[in-house]
Amino acid sequence: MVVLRDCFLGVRRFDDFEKRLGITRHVLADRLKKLVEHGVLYKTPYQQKPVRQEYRLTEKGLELHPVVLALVHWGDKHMADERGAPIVHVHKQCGKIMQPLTTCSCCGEPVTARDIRVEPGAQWQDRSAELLPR
Amino acid sequence: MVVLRDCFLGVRRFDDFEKRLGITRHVLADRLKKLVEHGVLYKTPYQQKPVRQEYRLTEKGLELHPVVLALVHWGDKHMADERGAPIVHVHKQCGKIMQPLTTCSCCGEPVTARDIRVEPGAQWQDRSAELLPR
DNA sequence: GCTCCTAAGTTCTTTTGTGGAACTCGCTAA
DNA sequence: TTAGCGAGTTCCACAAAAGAACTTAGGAGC
Repeated sequence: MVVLRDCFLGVRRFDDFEKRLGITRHVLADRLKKLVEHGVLYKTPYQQKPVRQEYRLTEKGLELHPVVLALVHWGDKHMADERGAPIVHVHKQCGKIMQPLTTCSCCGEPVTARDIRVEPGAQWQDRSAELLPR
Repeated sequence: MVVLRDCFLGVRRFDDFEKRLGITRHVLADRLKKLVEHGVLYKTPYQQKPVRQEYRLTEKGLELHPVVLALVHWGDKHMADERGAPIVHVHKQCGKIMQPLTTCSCCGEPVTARDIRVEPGAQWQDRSAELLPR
């Protein structure tokens, strides 16, 4: 998650990740490799002689933005000190500082945990006991 | 994250978490303790003689719902097999199967990674070099 | 020609975390 | 009297992470 957070801030290079994250080079190399293997990041050279790679979000990776945004927002609300949120998100279209709001894709209304009921997926009915409690 | 996911499905008891998650009792006890310490879950007895506890989401924990919902939705889209999503979310108010949509709190428009610009928070200007790359 | 520097790793050793199984404790039911 | 349940705790062997040094392929300064 912290690697992804920094990707969304525009960090692309191995040493930049290492300086920003409190993580060893070994673990960073491992995580980057796994993210590439799963198609969340891709590796592309930004210079030859010597070859230097950078890591960028794929389309699949970009679609994790709602997850990271929601988690950052939660952290800003519940973990921040008196200085408040260390960074803010500006919505380019409307120009204002925004908070992410989760809404229903059908009716557009805001959605909280209490507004949702969970049901087994269409192809999974026979296995709902394993999927849902009680 | 998997403990939280199951909390939002209504799982509350130690042994139920253990059966559903591929995680040892030791690690589960540790994670539940940490989540309680951080105020995401709270422990409450559901019977006396002998005392049995259950774990429930606090208000702070419930506010992680957008994070879990967004991550589940991403997984359904990118990791599901031909059977599709194992569970679906029904919006109680409109009665339809919904996908979470992240929108701008100011203008209400849907937001993607490309619509956002990041800036340092008001009280943090002097430290923006550490917070933002380049 | 020598030394230092950079980026992107890899290798090494020590410490910490995890998996798996068994054990505990307070109680209930057969 | 024995068995079972829920919610852990303890023990050991193995896996992963921290921290530091080393590697490789070049470039800059002297």
